[in-house]
Amino acid sequence: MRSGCPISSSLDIFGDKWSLLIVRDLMLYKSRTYGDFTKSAEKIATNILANRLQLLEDNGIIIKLPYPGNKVKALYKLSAKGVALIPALIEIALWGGENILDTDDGSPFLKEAKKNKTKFLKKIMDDLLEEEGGDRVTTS
Amino acid sequence: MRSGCPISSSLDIFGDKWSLLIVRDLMLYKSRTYGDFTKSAEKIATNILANRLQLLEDNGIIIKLPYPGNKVKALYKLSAKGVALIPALIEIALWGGENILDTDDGSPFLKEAKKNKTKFLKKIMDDLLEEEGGDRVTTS
DNA sequence: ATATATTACTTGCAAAATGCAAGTATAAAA
DNA sequence: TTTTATACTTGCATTTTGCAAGTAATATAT
Repeated sequence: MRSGCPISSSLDIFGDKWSLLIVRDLMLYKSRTYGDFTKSAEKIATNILANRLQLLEDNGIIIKLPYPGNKVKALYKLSAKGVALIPALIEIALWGGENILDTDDGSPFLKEAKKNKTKFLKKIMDDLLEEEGGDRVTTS
Repeated sequence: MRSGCPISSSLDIFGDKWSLLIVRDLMLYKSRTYGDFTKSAEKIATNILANRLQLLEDNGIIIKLPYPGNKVKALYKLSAKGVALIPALIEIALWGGENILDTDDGSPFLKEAKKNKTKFLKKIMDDLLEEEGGDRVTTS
């Protein structure tokens, strides 16, 4: 930890180019397997992915759950703490959409977020929080 | 650019542990010199600072202005694009304040942000946008 | 006028993080 | 029983970071 500043402390956890993309995928799809993450457009390397999943889990932002009926797969989901990151993520998305050229702006997702931010956030956050719980996978 | 996703594109610009701390300082103090940044609690190395100031200027997030009456000093300020980052920064701060232990939560700043977010944002953003303009410093 | 101090960087180098390709272990499917 | 799928791990080259010291231009003090 570099200082007691909440911004600095937050960046200590997710201040890199990949962590928030994992959170983004979990926001958009609710649950993902390891392989799902590797298929995202940004093509994360598998060693980085494994490292970030571990760090996010260590920091209580994501939860690793057993995949029903399959012992080799696992499901990753956002914890409540991870869901609480969504307002920040949406603000980042809105900024990028409006301030970076060559960005996929005007998506139905961002349009909805812009139209009624409070309602939009409540809906997507509530939706993600519903499905929480279940057995944790032991990574001993 | 890794993809057209606005979150990914945003992280391509400020997805590291230092860039947003520079933006934070400019949000809190309106204008800073190079030396001011080095005095912040997180103790940024001068080579990283120079690199990040350049990148932020290249991306139109900060502006370098002449220091009145002193040719060796320079003033850095947020551009409109930089000010537009403040909502994201505040959400990150709020998340950190509520979700990271050992963080300087309960600061008057964050309390104010929590109480009436819209009003709070408008005030601080308007305030920063007022003082914009002036001659740019040429870095040839 | 001269010497010292500020300021904004730059440079060199060791250490750490990243990215790519390939490998491994376990379980599932054929 | 062989092949495939899944979730990682490993090795290694490249890039980024971090620390310490150095430099050039201006400003201040004497």
